[in-house]
Amino acid sequence: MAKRSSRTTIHDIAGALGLNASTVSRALNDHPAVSRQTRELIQGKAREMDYQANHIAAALRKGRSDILGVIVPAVDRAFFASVIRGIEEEADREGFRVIVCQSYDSSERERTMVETLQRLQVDGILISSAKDGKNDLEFYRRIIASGQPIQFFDNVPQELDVPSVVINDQQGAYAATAHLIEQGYQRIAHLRGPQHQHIYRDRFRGYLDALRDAGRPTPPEYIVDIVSHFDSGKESFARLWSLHPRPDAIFSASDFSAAGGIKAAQSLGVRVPEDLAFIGFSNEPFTELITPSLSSVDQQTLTMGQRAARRAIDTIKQRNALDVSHERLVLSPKIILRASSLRNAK
Amino acid sequence: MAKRSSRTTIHDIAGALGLNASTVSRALNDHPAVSRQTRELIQGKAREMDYQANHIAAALRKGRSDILGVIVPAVDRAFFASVIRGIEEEADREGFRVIVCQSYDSSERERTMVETLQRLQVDGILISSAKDGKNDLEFYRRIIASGQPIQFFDNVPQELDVPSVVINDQQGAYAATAHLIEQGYQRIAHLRGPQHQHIYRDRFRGYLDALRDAGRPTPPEYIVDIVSHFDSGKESFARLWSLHPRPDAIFSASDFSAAGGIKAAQSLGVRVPEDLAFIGFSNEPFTELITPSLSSVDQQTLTMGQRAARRAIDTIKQRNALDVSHERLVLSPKIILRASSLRNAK
DNA sequence: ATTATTCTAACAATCGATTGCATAGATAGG
DNA sequence: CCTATCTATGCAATCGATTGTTAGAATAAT
Repeated sequence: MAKRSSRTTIHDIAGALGLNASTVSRALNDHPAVSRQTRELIQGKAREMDYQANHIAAALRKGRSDILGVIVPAVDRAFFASVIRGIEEEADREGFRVIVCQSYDSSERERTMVETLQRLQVDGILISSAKDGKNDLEFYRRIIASGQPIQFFDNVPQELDVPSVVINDQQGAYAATAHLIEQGYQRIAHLRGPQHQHIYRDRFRGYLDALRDAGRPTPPEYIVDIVSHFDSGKESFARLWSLHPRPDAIFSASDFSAAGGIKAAQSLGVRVPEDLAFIGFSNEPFTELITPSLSSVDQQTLTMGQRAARRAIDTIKQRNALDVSHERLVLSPKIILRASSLRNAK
Repeated sequence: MAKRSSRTTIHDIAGALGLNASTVSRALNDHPAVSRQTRELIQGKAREMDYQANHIAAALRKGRSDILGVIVPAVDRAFFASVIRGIEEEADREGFRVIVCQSYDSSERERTMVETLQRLQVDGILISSAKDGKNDLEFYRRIIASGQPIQFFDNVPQELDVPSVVINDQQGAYAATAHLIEQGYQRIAHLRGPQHQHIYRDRFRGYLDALRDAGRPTPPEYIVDIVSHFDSGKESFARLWSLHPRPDAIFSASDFSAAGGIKAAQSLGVRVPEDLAFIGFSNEPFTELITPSLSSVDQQTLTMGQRAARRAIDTIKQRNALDVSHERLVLSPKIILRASSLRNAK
């Protein structure tokens, strides 16, 4: 009588006590319609028999799985890893589990993942959209219309009115640029990310706005297009350094490119930040480890994950009630000042 | 007839076609006992009605969820983020989803997570054990005895004979130290990680073995205890630099401490790698971005994740068959040489 | 023409927990 | 002592898909 290979079920407990499974179920869920006596009896027996609820069965019956699905381009990018941590923390607090999928920035794969998650009956889906520019708005609209709780974060297809948590890239870029101005830098260049992505358009706009508000001109040759890579930063530095007059500060839309720029500058004996200041974007973990440490714009990744999860969960729980969270939540980025942009290091 | 709020089920399809749900189920699974005609009819209707299988229901019936549970200390550490990526890739290839949980390095939480995952009927569990030294071996043994597929990776409780995928820390440390010797460095110090963790014991041993095999003495004052942090590296450098004679190379069991050491050295005008070489451990993403770029030992994280997932899945599929994967798979780390330890940079 | 053999599809049980409804027993009120 | 009101359980249906068994029809063999 100990060799039972399969797990114990409520029926086993019921059988062992001469009760009905429904009573066992209620007892284990602290349903008030069960007397204290039998409840304790049942709970004791359950412990004794090492009962583990079958969540799948309950999920099928209840129509809720207590699982959130998360789709990100890649889990090993620092940004997403951190957001996922935030999501997991918040979900855990609310008794939800998190299934993580990668889209590898392919919209097609992203759609497949959404369907897979739906088949799994996840209660909600959190997405940072693929950045291949092939997002199918109709697809998203159908999901939303179907009532499936869905919450976007970070990268959200524009023209789409969906619940989302994003950061204000424009504001972050503005602050970064304003900081350089405030530090007394005169000729501020910009390493500009791919303009088909709105986050980079926003950063560019923040840069332009800050210069305009300070009454500074923006020589077009000070704007160099990059992709978010180390080497791209190196090349951009070379290009900028060949100009007359040379810039004395660079706001990069990417930390990686900023780091590349710094390295290229140093290899020519250019002193950072004395001759040339740098400030990046994203506050990648490495920014405080390089020399000089790189000023950057923190994207509140942990908070983003927490908020996104919280809103998804709220929506799930309020199903059919007034749903207040269809709005776009915009987080304020925080500029982190480090040596690379501080002329008068304190 | 379009307002149906709940999803379409096989019964809906069956109803629409005057067939039985079981036939629909078989048709959708390409069961041979369904004629081509009806199969196509059914599949067509399914598409038309936008049918999405309910994975939960199938899981309950089949007793398999096609879900893997993963428990790591923290998803936002580069090491784990990368391993998770590997796991996810491999799982995806095999039609499995991945649920990720964090233990925050608490063994107690880890146990809770294991139980939660079991309730969710995950088909297998992958664990990198919490490093608080409170691992309950009995708990693990019970799970293994229960037949629940479980696969460890990275940090595995010693004295426990379980399927696992690890890297050979000793070998990595040996190679790193041997490399310094080969580069002509004479007095090699070691920043030694907490010795209650076997991975750090192994690294220490690799260091000692390499020196011994080269016939070098190991002055005890060249061994400094650290925790894996930037500041710990700074302090350790200071300590080492006050010795007579000073070391001319440092093998650090942590990239972070190595980075801290480099920064501290540079601030005193010590040239790296000319006056003092550094090699770290883990090949953290930042290692190639700092100046000089930091040599390190790559832990094959992606491979580790892939292998761990593959073995878990193999075990799941071979249930009751000969299970070949109860062994410990030991991956060989790879030393990555960068500027910080190359005297004669090519 | 009749029996044997295949095919197809239907029937029904099942996975394990939940939950609306019914009921037996207990307690209270008159 | 009898009816009304609770209370604590039991009963049975249900969630949606899967699957062993069975029955009917079609085809082949005799």
